[in-house]
Amino acid sequence: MESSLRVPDRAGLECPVEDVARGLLNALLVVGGRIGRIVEVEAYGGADDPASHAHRGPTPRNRSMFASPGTLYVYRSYGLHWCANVVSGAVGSPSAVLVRAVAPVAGLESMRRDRPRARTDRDLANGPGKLCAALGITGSDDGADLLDPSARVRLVRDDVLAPCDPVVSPRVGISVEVERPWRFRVPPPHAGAR
DNA sequence: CTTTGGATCGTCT
DNA sequence: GACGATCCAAAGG
Repeated sequence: MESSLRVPDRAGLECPVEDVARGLLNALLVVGGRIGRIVEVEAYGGADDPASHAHRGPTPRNRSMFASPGTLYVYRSYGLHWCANVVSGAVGSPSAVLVRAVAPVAGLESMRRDRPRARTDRDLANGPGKLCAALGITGSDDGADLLDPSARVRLVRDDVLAPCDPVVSPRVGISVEVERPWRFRVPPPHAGAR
């Protein structure tokens, strides 16, 4: 019986961002009573990745990406949506994992209240901007330490492991490096039996 | 189910 | 001044 929630290892977040991204699948994002299980992510590198916000060095917006691994990087997208990233890489070689979708686990009532347009529970948090709205993550959470047990936004692990065989595809919504297969998704239920 | 186009404003050049 | 690491509604199959 495994009941204690494990915090991801900070040193583990210094692995190559592609591996960090795979490892974050099925981890939990906890914001107060709201909990979502991470089911889709994208990896973004540093100076070597033209699609990354860190590509051109630090700016006021992306400064959190240059902080310690385990930091939360929240930015505004298209002027109105918030998007959340888990910062990875050692200090000095920034990278981050964009959380693209979570499956609602707890706090569904609050999520529905903050996502009135979602028609189904599945629509609650199946997008980078949607999950921030559903969980209540905003720009004021930027720079928080996700591994701090007392933080408002936490990243924790339960006994559901990351899948061995995630669905891999190119990242979406970008205009450069469009071929790099750095999008990872938990396989749909039926694809597991094989 | 899929496709298409408009909204909207902070950020960086 | 241009461009988004997006979302949603509407319309068609």
